[in-house]
Formats: sequence, C-alpha cells, structure tokens
Amino acid sequence: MTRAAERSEPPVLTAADPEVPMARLLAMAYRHLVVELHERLQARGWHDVRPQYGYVLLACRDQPTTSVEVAALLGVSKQAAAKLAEAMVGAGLVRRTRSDLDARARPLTLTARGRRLLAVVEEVYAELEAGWADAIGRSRVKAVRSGLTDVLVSAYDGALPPVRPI
Amino acid sequence: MTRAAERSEPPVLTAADPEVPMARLLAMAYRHLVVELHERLQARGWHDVRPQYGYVLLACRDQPTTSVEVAALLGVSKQAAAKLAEAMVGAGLVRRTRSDLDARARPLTLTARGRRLLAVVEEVYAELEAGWADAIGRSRVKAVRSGLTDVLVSAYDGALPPVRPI
DNA sequence: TGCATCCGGTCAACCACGTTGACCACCTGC
DNA sequence: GCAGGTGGTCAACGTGGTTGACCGGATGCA
Repeated sequence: MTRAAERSEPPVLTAADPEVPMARLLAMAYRHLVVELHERLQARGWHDVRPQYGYVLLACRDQPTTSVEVAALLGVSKQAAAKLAEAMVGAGLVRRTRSDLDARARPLTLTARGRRLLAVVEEVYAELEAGWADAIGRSRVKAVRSGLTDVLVSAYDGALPPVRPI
Repeated sequence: MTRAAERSEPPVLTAADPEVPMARLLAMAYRHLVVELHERLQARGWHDVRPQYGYVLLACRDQPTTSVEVAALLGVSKQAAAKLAEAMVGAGLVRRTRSDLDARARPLTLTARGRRLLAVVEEVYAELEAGWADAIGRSRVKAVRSGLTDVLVSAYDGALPPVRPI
C-alpha cells in the first residue's frame, strides 16, 4: 500500500460524477480505445502500427490522398505529414502515385497490405464498439456518438476538425 | 477550391454517422475542448499554460501530490512527471513541500497563483460545458458523460485510468 | 536490531516527433 | 505571360518524452 493510499482513498469513478471534467473523460476513453486497438493489432501480428496510421488508411480508402490533405486531417504541418507518409510507404501500407490532374502531387493509395491492415482495424474496431455496447447498451453508445457528433457539427458547422489530440 | 475538393465533396459530419469511428469523435471533441480552454485562458491573460497543468492543479487541490502520483495520473514516467512539476514550480503554480510521513517525498501543493488559475480554469470549463448544453441540451450532455463514465468504470473496475492521450 | 529490498527523487544521455524556414516545380487566374 | 498560390522536399532545431544508473529514506522480516 502506498503513502498516497494511506493519505486518502484512491479516486473512484462514479456514474455521471460532475466532478470529473468532460475533457478528462474524453481523454481517458480515447486513450482506452487506442491502446486496446493497438494491443489487439499486435496480438494479430501487426507490429509497428502507429496510432495515426488508421486515419490515413481510412482517408486513402475512398480516394488517393496527398500529404497536404493528411496534414489537414491530422492537424499537423505538411512536413510532419510527409514524414508520416514516408513511414507508411516504408511499412508497405501505401504507395505514392502520380496525379493526372496535378504533376506536383504524389497522392497516396493503399497497397494490398494496407487494405489488409485496414480490414483488420475495422474488424477490431467493431469488436471494441461491441464491447462498449455490452457494457452500457447499444442505445447509450448511440447517445454518446450522436451527442459528440452534434456538438462538433455545431462547433465546426459540419466540417470535420483535425483529429490529432494535443 | 482545392484539388481535393474537385476530386470529391468535402467530408461532412452527419448526426450519428456510424462511418466516423468513435475514437475519432473522442479525439476531435477532446481537442476541441482543450484548444478552446487554452484560447480562453490566453484571452484572460494566462499565457504559457500547458494542457496538462489542469490535471495536476486538480490533483493538488484536494491533497499534496507527489511526482510519482502525477506520473500515474498522466500515464508517463516519473522523470517526465518531475519535469512537468519543475515547469509548474517555475511558473509559480505549485510549491514543493516536505511530507511528515516520508522524508524522501516532495509533495506539490498549490500556491495562491495556482489556486487562482484553477479557479479560472473551472470557470472557463463551466462556460464550455454550458456551450455544449446550448448546442445539444443538458440531458444529452449528461448522456455523453454517463455513457463514457460507465464504459470506463466497466473497463477499469472503477479506478481512473491515465489521462494523457496517445 | 540489522539487513535486504522497495520506492521517491534526481541526473544524464538520448530519441521520437513535431516545428520553422527556405526553396523548387508546377498550377491558376488575371 | 506573369504573379501569386500551392504541393513537396531538405535541413536545422526544439519540445517533451524515454531509458538507465544512482542516492538516500522507508519498510518488512529474521
């Protein structure tokens, strides 16, 4: 037993305690999801997957995506986005292509390996959200989702803000 | 108009769209709150306030808190926590004291300036949560809070997990 | 009581990941 | 056709974290 525990009871989370700031709940829940996701990816043999890969894979799924677009998505400088892209190219997840609309651009597209990882991520993701539904019920998960969505819609007028936490 | 916009419609967030991963919603909402909080602190003359200060101030409010406890709270090494504590001491927000229970420990307590900052943070925080209530209604904010809380309670058995995002 | 062990704190070296600034090549609109 | 804007790259650097080694006080047990 630690001194801290001797001095006071360990902090306990009780339902809807207004003392816990919303930001802390969001941070804890986010970290929980991301850590769990990457542990399960590792368990399935996907090592060296960085937290932000998922967002990039998702963006590349629908259309080729440039470094500048990745930068806007994550909320980082274009140089940082280029380094991330470089790492993902090195990991064989995406490939730099050429755009027929703009000779400067080197849009990223998924490789077969990238598509496989994306599929695994989506599978694990579905597991995690199913876990949430087991814990609090499908309707309350939906309430969390819709509440957060509408707050963001109202704050950013429908556009998606950058995704990278502080 | 950018090339990206020419290639496809800009992404738009629609209520409870299951395509947007929960982790992304959490990340965006967290970032939104933290950025907004620090902009408002800056507007009130509090510069150089780092995002994690708030959690440390909150921990120190109730009882003196050691670096090791800060490390556990944030989910970082004790050395990193010590550097953070050092910065907060330098900013005049906390003071290193001595424990009468353990001569090794240098627990942190709030200074008058730290208490003032904490009060401002709580005030701004209340504003932000009021903004959420304006956007989606008090009951839906409560639903988000209680949903996240219960997910975390179920995942960590009531103990608060580390707060620092990835 | 004495000793092995544990634990809070600190120092130092290092590194991951981001930043800013300068620059080139290409696109766009007047 | 040219000015300004934009995608991409190179290089230098800074912040904030890490690991590893260590000291000295606390703790538990023979």
